[in-house]
Amino acid sequence: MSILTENWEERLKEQGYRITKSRRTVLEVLEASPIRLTPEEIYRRARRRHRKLGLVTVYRTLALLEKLNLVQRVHTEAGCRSLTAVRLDKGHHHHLVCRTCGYVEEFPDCALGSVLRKLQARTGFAIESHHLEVVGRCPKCQ
Amino acid sequence: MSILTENWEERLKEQGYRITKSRRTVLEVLEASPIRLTPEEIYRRARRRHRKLGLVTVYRTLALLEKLNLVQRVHTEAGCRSLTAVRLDKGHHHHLVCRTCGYVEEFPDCALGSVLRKLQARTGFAIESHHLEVVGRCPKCQ
DNA sequence: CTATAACTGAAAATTTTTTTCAATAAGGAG
DNA sequence: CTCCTTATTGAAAAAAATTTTCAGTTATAG
Ligand SMILES: [Zn+2]
Ligand SMILES: [Zn+2]
Ligand SMILES: [Zn+2]
Ligand SMILES: [Zn+2]
Repeated sequence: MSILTENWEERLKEQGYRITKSRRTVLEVLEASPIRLTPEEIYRRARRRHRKLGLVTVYRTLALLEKLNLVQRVHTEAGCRSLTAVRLDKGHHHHLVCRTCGYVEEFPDCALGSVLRKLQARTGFAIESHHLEVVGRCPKCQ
Repeated sequence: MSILTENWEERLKEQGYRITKSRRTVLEVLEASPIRLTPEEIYRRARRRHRKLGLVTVYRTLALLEKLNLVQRVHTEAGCRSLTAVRLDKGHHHHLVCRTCGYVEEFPDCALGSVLRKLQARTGFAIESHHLEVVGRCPKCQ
């Protein structure tokens, strides 16, 4: 069992949510996929394991998982509909995404600390979070 | 006349596009707004100046302006529908966005060069671009 | 096992975006 | 300036994406 599955049930339970077949299946699909997936794609894959699953439930589940930070949206010029499982269970990280095949790799390096501090001082903003996404072509797609 | 309006006509003409009332109005609306706007919001504001404008044209114009890099999408957890004018006409920059009111400020600092080079070496990706967005609360909204 | 409240699927509704197509208007040629 | 060509536009319709509703189902505490 992976880092994610060790923890996601706990995280749901902590917050009073139930562990259901739909949630388990959606999460398994995302976890098993090296590439980002749209709700529709998740639905198609998940139905292979859970026939009666409805697309609505996929949407609802994704919203929940996103709220609990178990799943994250991948933003691209082409649209921001697809999602990816959060693999490093703890700690700050960002995504490196392949423009061609959608392969997602997490990376922990984030040299933004001092830049953000300066930015905060200069602008008067109370900086709360940041989102970084790096786009390129993976070794296979070059 | 602002930096933007000095240049956008040229950029369109260079590429063989025409300067139309719709395009002018959409751009003026975005340029005049300190906050990010959705296509719908742009449409409502633009219609005050250009009565017969259609929402379809707003969509089409935004797609074009985005392609020409005169306008940029703002990504947030709540959705990625809104846009903002690109104010620094040249050079690499990112956005600082207020979570509450949507105020957008551009900033040129980007300390990612070396991080990205290392990332490229380590992962084998051919890195092509990156997107950074910093979220917080602006001075007014704190 | 039972009670109960969370969860689900199907259908419908809503929202967002794109396509189609006839009418209009920008901009170059004269 | 006027004419011509072709890009552009608006309205309506279609398509796509997402959310709501609601009655039936199921997870889980006790
Ligand atoms: Zn986005
Ligand atoms: Zn790839
Ligand atoms: Zn603000
Ligand atoms: Zn940068």
